[in-house]
Amino acid sequence: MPKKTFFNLPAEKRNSIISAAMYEFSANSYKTASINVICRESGIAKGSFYQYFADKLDLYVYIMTLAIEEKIRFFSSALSESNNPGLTEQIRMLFLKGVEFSKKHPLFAALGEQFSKEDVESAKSAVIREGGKLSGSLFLQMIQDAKDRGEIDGGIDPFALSLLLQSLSSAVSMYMHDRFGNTGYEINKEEVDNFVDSLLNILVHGIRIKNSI
Amino acid sequence: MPKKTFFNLPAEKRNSIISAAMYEFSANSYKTASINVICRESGIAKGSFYQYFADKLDLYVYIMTLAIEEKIRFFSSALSESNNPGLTEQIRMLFLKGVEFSKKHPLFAALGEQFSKEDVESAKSAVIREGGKLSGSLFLQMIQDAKDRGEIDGGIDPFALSLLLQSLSSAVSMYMHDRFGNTGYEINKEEVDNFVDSLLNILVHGIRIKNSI
DNA sequence: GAAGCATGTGACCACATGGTCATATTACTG
DNA sequence: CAGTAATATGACCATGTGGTCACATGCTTC
Repeated sequence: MPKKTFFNLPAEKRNSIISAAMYEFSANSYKTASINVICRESGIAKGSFYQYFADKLDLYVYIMTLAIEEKIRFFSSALSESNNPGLTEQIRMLFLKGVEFSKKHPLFAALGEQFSKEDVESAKSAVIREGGKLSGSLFLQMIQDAKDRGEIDGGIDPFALSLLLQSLSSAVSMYMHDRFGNTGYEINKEEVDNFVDSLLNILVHGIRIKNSI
Repeated sequence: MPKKTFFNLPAEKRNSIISAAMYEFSANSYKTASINVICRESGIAKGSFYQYFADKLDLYVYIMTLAIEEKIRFFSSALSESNNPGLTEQIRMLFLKGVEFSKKHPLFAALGEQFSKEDVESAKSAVIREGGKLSGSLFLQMIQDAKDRGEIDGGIDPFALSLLLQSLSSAVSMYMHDRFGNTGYEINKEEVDNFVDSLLNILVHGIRIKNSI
């Protein structure tokens, strides 16, 4: 946690530090991100930085926590908006929302991606300790609910399905990013929808030809 | 490509450089991996290093190419050993071989993982340029063949399925690594098999309850 | 104004980085 | 043996790092 001097700062200055740090951590790993750069870009002195934060890790955990909170807020508000549709629709929504999120908040998305790649164990575990629940449990809950409603085959391993969904969700975002780069999501909406439909179709019906067995 | 002086080296020295470099690049990103450390660990002088390699990138590309070649050799020999079983069995084999590979050649696997995370564009593209074909095309070929054999639903988007398989394959290895760490693969063989079966079951039959529709 | 306290500051530290280069050592050739 | 070409070497360079610290500035209270 940042020191109280940081929170006493005028909002403008505080925000300029935050956004400089977000940018730096979104473009670099924990190790290669530079405090010097963050200071330069946000226009504060090196000494001041250490008046606000205990050390590099302190800032890193703070920034990552902000990004995680934003993402959770985004998804849970999207989930609660919908009126409890079936699992399929929930999954479709999560995939599309994932794409939407990385288009709307590219900085936050980039932070998340950078974090998922993170090597430095101390940095990673410190963030997780702070961040609490992961998105994995979200999927697990959805799956369990769908099972209770009798919506999916009872023999399905919830854990395996959850892993599948998680890896798919990030794969979709990655694919979209590779394919369309930073061009608007709205422009390619149709193609995105089709692609997600294809994946969902495989997921729901399996790859085996219908009517066999 | 390393300079000819490198290939003139006695095999022992050459190998000690290679293995020191592999270790360093498997534990660090391109940027954070250290030439100094590689020199120290392999017992050569800094100046000698630059007699063998043009620069850091030269070494990086060389090492990564070695790892990729090894992986391709491993998989293609495994694929050709089998007598053309169905797609399901091919997929199962690839998943299991993926786990087996990371158990048998943890250094090579770690190199691959590190590469997939790589940030530095120049490093990444230089390796890809050298490495040629990716594993993605392997999946695509398998899918197309299976379609031609009428084994899977013609309506399935091969590209979507390929992406799904790719992301799943790496997810399986990652999950296994998280779950069992460096303990032997043989010990947990049963659990690994079960997990892969669960995933395959979802993939083949879909998540919808049987006999509905 | 004075005293006290919270903040701001940048020169500085020890250390590490990728890369160079003049020089020393070795190997080969006549 | 001499002479030449190949290779080995580590001090050195410019640049960067996270972090510290003595000091300067500003604000608040008496």
